[in-house]
Amino acid sequence: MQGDAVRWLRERGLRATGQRLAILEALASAGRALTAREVHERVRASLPTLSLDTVYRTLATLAAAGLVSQINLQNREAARFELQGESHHHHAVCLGCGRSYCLPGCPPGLEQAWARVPGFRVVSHALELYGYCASCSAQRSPQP
Amino acid sequence: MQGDAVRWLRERGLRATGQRLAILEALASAGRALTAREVHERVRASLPTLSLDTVYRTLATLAAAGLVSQINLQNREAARFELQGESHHHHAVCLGCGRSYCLPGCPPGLEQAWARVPGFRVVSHALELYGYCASCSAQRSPQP
DNA sequence: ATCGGTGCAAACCATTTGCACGTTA
DNA sequence: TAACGTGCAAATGGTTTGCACCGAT
Repeated sequence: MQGDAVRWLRERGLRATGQRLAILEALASAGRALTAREVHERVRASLPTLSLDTVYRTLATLAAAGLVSQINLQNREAARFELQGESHHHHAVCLGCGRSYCLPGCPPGLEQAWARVPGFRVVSHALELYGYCASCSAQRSPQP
Repeated sequence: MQGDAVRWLRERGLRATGQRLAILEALASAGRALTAREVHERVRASLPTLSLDTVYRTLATLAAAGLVSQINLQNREAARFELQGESHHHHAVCLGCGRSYCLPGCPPGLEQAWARVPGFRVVSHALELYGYCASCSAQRSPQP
C-alpha cells in the first residue's frame, strides 16, 4: 500500500513525502469523503507537526494529479475529498451530517446534455444529490 | 412586470419591499445568472443605499421561496443566481469567464440514481457542466 | 546541490450575524 | 403597531499566499 502510493506519486512527477503518504493513507482508510480539516485531524495522530495549509496544498496537488477527487457542496460548506477509485462516480450528500455516499457511475442521460450549448467545450461536470441519510432522516419528522 | 413581482412575493407571504422588487428586476433584465456582487452593483444604480448584506439575505429568501435558483460553482467562487423560470434545468458554467448557460431540463437518467442509496431521502440535486464557452475557447489553444 | 515541499502567520473573500432602526401589511 | 426587513459593522470560516527553511531526488 505504501509502495503503491510512492509509485502513484512518482509516476506523476511528485515527490513522495511523508506528509503526502500520510494524507493518502488517511483517505484510503477513511472509507468516506473527508474535509481538509478531518484529514488534518487524522494525520496529526501520526504526524503531529503537519499543518492544515499543507493538507490543503496537498489535496489540491493530488486532485490536479487525478489521485483524489473533490466533492462540491452547497453554499460555503467545506469541500470533501476522497481517493479517486478506478471508476467515475457521483455522490449523495447528507444535509444533516454532511457525509457523502457514493453513487454508482454516471447517469446515462448526462452525456446527452453536453451537446446542447453550441460551441461549449465541456471539461468536467459535477453532480450531487442532496438529502438526508437513513440515520439523519430518522431523527427528523418523517413526513412534515 | 412590477405587479407580477409584488404578487409573487405576497403569494409566498413575503413583503414587497423596494429592495426586493429591484433585485428581482435586476435578475429579470440580466439575461444571465449574476453573483450577489453583480446584483448589488446593478441595483445600486437605482437604489444607492442598498447594502450587499441585504442582497445576500434577499437572494437566500427568494431562493428558499423558489423564486430564484442558485448555481453551484467549483471551489470557492461566488455563487450565481437567476430567476427561476417555469422549468427545472441545469447549467453549463464557463471556467474562463464564469458565465453560465442554461441546459434544457434534467437528464432522464438522473432520477434512476436516486434510488441507489438505501434509506437516503433525496431533497434536491445539483448538476453543472464545466468547460469553456465559444468565445473563451477561441482565446485558448484549440486542441492542446 | 537543487528544486519542490512544508510550516508559520497573515491575508483573502464570499457570506453570515447581532443589533438597532425603518417600513410594510 | 407588530412583525418583518434593512443597514451597518464586525465576525466567520474555509481556503490561499508570501516567505524562509527543510528534505527528497
